[in-house]
Amino acid sequence: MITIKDVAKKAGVSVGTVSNVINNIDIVSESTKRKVFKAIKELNFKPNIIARSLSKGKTDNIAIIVPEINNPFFPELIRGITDFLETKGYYAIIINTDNNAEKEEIFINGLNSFLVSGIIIAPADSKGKDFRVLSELKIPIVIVDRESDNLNDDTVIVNNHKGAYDAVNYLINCGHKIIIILCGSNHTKTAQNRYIGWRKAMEENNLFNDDYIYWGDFTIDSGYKMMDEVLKKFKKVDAVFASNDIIAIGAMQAIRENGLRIPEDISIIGFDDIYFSKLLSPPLTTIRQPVYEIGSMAAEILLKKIEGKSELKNICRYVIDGELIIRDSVAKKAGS
Amino acid sequence: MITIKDVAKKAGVSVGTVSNVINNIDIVSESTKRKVFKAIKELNFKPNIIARSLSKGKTDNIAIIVPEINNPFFPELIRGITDFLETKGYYAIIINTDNNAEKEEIFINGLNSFLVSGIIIAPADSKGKDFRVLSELKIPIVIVDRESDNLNDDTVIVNNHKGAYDAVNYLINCGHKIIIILCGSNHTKTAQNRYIGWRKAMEENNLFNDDYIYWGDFTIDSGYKMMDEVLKKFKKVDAVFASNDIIAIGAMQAIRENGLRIPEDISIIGFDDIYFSKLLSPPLTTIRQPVYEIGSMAAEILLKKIEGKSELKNICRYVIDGELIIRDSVAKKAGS
DNA sequence: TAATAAAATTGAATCGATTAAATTTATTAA
DNA sequence: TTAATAAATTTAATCGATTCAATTTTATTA
Repeated sequence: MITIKDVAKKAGVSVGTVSNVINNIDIVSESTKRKVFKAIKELNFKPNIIARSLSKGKTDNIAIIVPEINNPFFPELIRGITDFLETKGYYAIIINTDNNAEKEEIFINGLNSFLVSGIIIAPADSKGKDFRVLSELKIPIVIVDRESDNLNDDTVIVNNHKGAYDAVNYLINCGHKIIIILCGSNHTKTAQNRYIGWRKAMEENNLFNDDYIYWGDFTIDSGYKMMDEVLKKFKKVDAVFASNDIIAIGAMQAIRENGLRIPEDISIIGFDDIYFSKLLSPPLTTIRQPVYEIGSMAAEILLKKIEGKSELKNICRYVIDGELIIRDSVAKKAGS
Repeated sequence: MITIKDVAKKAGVSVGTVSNVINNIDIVSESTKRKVFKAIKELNFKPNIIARSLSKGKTDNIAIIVPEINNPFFPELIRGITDFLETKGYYAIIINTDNNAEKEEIFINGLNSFLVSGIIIAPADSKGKDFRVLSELKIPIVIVDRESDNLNDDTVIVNNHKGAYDAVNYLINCGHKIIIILCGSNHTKTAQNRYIGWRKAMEENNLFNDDYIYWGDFTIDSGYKMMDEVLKKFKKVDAVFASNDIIAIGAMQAIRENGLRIPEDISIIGFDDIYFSKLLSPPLTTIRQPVYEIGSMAAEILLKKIEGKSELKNICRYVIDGELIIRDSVAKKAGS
């Protein structure tokens, strides 16, 4: 192993000087710099990141905690985050909690600032979870995609309320009246806010009905089951607002298996615009989240906090608007 | 920050003893152990992983290098790897190269054993790439999913040859004769071996024809384009063997857009069995890779190598059989 | 009870870089 | 030429845990 000592010896200078050179501390004369660079190259020296971390008291790792790596939404979020991080010399440690609050807790408890100097977290689905450990860590944190009552920190999130409101209004404008909502987990603010958006649009158009509300969670399975119940209960349903695309996919399966056609018999709209939504048959109309951008934004904010460059001292919520993507899963009724 | 010194002082013992306690070195008397544990608990001490890594000369990080995190195959592979790693106290640093050999190279060059003590890599698509840096690192490496001529190390991989052979034989048994192959990138062994499997089955049945071969890469787009060309060139095609599910998805789109039905007009079979394949319409018949298991197997092998427990000194290839999953995208012709 | 062996504990060196005070060398002004 | 100042360089302490030789304590045996 080539160390800074070897370089110093070869270049005929002290370790302090080598350190100054590799850290771009501009106090070293040009001629010494040249000697040092030459030695570094000849020895193929690479500084030991661990040793550096120890003496600097910080690491170049940040943790990304996601609830479900199988929902393509999250790999794309990760891509947005890591693409940004890597340009700045940071590495991402990725933890997939599989929506298991316990697993999340174990990881967070084991976590300390020695391992990572920042965290980007999309909390697992869990009501009233205690995130005190996280705040006690005194590590910069950015929350993405899912808010939590018990975690109060900088947040980058899509405008769930408005997105849902827009989606439902689109359904209404297409002439639909009986509009079911298949919610995600009631333990997530995400699902709650999408519900509120649905409710607002329904109430404004005098279409609101308690019976239209189904709570489940953000899985294909849950979407399938909820839709199955809907079809058992209702003789006639105009349209379905699925709280995310994954739920929509499950619901579409249930609809098809019940011998109904999309959108001729039932229209459906989703939320997220994951990559596969455009490939479904019919391609899914949905609210697109700029998820890659949300990821890189979260990373940028986190690095600013880590490097102490954050302009604002108070906590910020960055709320990004989604966009209605019209495809073929919603029918336009005559006269609409 | 609470250090081992603080614990030693509080417990009234030396740092060496505290170190022995937290490292389970069974030389400490029960009574001292109790004192130390008490102090650890009271101070909420957590060992500094960085300092430990420095003095032990190894880290608890391993790198996972994947070519495309957007193909759901890889998140599932990552899940298999990390679930295993986490039980052993290792963390995964995930690098997505987006099939960009240059990006992969930059990362690998920046890599050193201080950062990670092992690597699991599914190389980016690149012909004749030079992996010498990797072997010079002297870090344990396990290759998954994609082999490379220039990387020779323990490998966990599905039996691509047999899988393709089985898939094509299934098509043949269903009565298909004109069977196109949509290959992935010619720069990957994966695509090459699947091609060889196709070819063997075709030749054995006297169905082989050079014109049936299309080379592209492992993307939806490529699948779409190749299929489009096929449909322009051939009046009649019985079936398509797509080199992976992603290609199949693109091809299915092209087929549909050309006004043809699956499987009535054209049958199609994929490879991988990614999560979404069963959700397509029609659900895709494909060769299932036990990807989660491949991931945990790779992780297990890697940890054995890292911890020096590897029984065998020579390089091993673990070849796992895929499984034909019959769904609805292949038609059975009369008399077959 | 002394001698010896075994067990438990200590403490200083170490890992490889950073950092800041101390020292040396170069530059400028008088 | 010398003193004062600025620039460049060195040196040693430091980060927090591990490790092992040295020492102390405890247990065993004669």
